[in-house]
Amino acid sequence: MRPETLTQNAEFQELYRRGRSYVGKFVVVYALERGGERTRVGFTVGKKLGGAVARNRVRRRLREAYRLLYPSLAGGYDLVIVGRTRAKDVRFRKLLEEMKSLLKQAGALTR
RNA sequence: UGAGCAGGCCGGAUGGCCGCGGGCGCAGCGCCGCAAGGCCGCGCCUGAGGAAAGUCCGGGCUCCGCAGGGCAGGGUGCUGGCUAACGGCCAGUGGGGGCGACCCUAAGGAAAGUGCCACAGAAAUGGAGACCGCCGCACCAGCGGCAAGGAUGCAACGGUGAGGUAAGAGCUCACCAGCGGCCAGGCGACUGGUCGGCUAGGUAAACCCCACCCGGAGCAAGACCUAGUAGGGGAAGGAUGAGGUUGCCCGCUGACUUCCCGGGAAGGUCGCACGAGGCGCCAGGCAACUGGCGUCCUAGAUAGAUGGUCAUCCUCGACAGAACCCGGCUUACAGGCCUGCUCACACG
RNA sequence: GUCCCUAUAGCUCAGGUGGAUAGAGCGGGGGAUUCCUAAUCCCCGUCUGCCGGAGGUUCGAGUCCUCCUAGGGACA
Repeated sequence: MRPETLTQNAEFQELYRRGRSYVGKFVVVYALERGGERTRVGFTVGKKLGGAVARNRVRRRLREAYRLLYPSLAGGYDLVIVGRTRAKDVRFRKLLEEMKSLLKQAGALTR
């Protein structure tokens, strides 16, 4: 199923201001616990990474990694996942592992 | 064989599994809902480009008072044609480059007017002017004639040759360049011929003149729903009038203040994909293109769909992602294919 | 989506109507003063052959025209 997404710029701003951040080599994860069952996520890939093709590719891989991790996620979090420049040419498995460990640090991973 | 020119085309392929957007279908099952239906799920189909890019032009579409008049402003600029339109394309003309195939070309007007042409130079457009010089008289100053040669400069008052002369000069003649008239050909740009007066600098991507074109904003346009009220309405004041209408004037509109009534988020649906459409054949045309017939349907998201993984093959994969649509231009691009043509060498 | 602006010395900026040598301030370097430093004063642009890049117009381009590149900004 398609993940529930953050849409409004204000929601992103709130996460940057009040959420906790976990920085890795390829991604940065912002997390804020809201309670409840629903988990919402937003993906950010800045223009620094390149043109539309490069940014689309990074965002798709972030979304795929999130999709694979989604079943073991605890509910009630708002997340923002930001792609960093090095995520452009990293192998997917490394990206996946890093995101997994960052989400575990954030406490959003149940298993 | 090697160099090269022009035009056209492709832009990793195939398959398995797990996912994503859109469309259609689903007896039954699960969840939500009074219901219509929705969600999940399942099946089938479909899913980025030649430039989707830059936003440099043009048009469709939508709204703005159907957009009026004048001035200003902007654009285009050899000719003819094509087109919905264009700054695009096609065919030609002139000029330039290349041995050639072929390529490039913002190319109207300088006798409508104005400006500018630094330095140098006697002189930079006035029918002006003479530094060295040449010639005559004087024979030391000087006076008069001349503009061929030298010198300066991007550019110097047509060029070459002959006659002529004191020396010279379109002063005279021939050819050439340029200008104007006439004749012929061509729709035309222009080309060819002939005659004439002997000559008129460059710059218009300087102002300008001429011809033609241009209302503004843009799909976040705009319409509808949720929503029978609001987005404003009513009354009074204000007219010595804010602002808007691309800039200015006219014209049009009427801001603002007080009182009364009323209200604010966000979302959904449409626009939104059948169109100046693609392909094939025939006809007209040198061509761009047009007409007829047949055939095909080919992304439509809304934080924004193409990813992950495995396998095989090859030349080991460039530039790069739709956001209303279309016609162009420009720019980026690994590698490869096809067609026609040119030159050189060799052989026949 | 529609538009606009900027790019000149190490930095921040000037450079009417196109004329040889492109400037200013700060910084930097050298010197003087001082026991030393700061401040102050003097000198220096072989600390820039060049105006973001490429073409073009012109005799001549930082300036005019066209196309690119990078950076910044405005509106909805």
